[in-house]
Amino acid sequence: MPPGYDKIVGALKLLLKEKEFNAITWAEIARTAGVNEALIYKYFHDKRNLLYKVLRQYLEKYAAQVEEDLKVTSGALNKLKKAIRAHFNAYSQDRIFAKILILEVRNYPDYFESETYELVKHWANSILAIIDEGVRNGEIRSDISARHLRQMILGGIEHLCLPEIVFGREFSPDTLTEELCEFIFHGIRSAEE
Amino acid sequence: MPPGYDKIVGALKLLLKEKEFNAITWAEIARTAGVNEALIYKYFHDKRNLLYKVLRQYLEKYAAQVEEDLKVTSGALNKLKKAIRAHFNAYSQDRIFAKILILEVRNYPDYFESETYELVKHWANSILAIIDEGVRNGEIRSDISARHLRQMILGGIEHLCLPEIVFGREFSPDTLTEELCEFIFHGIRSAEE
DNA sequence: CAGGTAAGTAAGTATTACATACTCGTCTGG
DNA sequence: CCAGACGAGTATGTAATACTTACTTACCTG
Repeated sequence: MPPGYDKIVGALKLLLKEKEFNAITWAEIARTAGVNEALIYKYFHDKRNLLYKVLRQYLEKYAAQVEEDLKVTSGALNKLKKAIRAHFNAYSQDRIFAKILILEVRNYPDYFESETYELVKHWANSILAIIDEGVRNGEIRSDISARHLRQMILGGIEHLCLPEIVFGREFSPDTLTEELCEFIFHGIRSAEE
Repeated sequence: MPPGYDKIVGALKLLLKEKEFNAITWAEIARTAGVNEALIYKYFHDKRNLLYKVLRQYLEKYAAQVEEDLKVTSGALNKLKKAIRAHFNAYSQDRIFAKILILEVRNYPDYFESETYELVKHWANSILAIIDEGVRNGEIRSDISARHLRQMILGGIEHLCLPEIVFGREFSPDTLTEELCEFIFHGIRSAEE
């Protein structure tokens, strides 16, 4: 990738720390990157596409490392926990990543036709695979659709850190992981005898 | 409210059926409403504020009715289920409402300073109150932060219907309610003896 | 019926996203 | 060793857009 490309990507990342995507202009990106606006057009054609490319970089950074991690873990519930912790870790380390994924891309239909979304889908599918494995080996109940279980888990992850992401507060990935797993594994009822 | 006000609100609702908020222009809104652009400015000052006002209408429509509903229900878990069903019902009936709340408002920081967000907070607090009640009377476990429990529940609701909202597919509020409650109440593990 | 007030509009303007056509340097094959 | 292809990057334009001002018109009220 030519230097200009990376400068532009870097500029957007930088600007996203301060303001939301829609409030960032071509002019600002170009100025921050130290290049001409037309170069953005050349490499990305439009602002959204640039955003998807930035998200993609983050996804690639984390996806591989997590997949490795999961291979050496046995048991569906253990894997699930590991995957959840990886999520929280990523979101807490790279706030920009979290902001883009949770707040900025979903409102635009063409995101769901982007390559980047394919990566997200792939990642979501690997969680589905873990659940399926758990259902097969009896760890996980089979009377709720695996897809729906996955959605509820992903929703739980997101909403647990959403306030901290929105308001820029710190959070502890480990604490959230423990609580979420307790919730997911046992539900909210108090222990009955 | 003067007729122009309602025409503008109606126009935005109509346009949101076809496209995302950012792709809707002042000119389109004005044309659809049959008024001058300057009238939008007069009543709403900017597009986002108009969006918040539209969301507010929806929130008011549902919030009152749900609160009534909850008063005649006893038991925290029962109330929780009712609240969850109300959510799914609202989202499935008014897709525009769901789209705005889940996809369109969160990415703009000033939303969190709007009156509309206060309504959302109020609604979220009433779920928190249900959980607190459940903790007090022993229905709900006390070893996980009530706030976090609420977040996980809200996240579950959202993510269960998110794909259908994004891709414009139908869904059954009752089925989703049953599944989500099963999940929330008992967790994902298979029943152990 | 004077005068305040609310609804609504005509007519801007600065900014913005996007687009075209160019320059400049480097590398490559004959 | 040089013609010319090619890739990086830019100067310059343009239509559209969000927002603003100053105005008109109709009504209501004392």
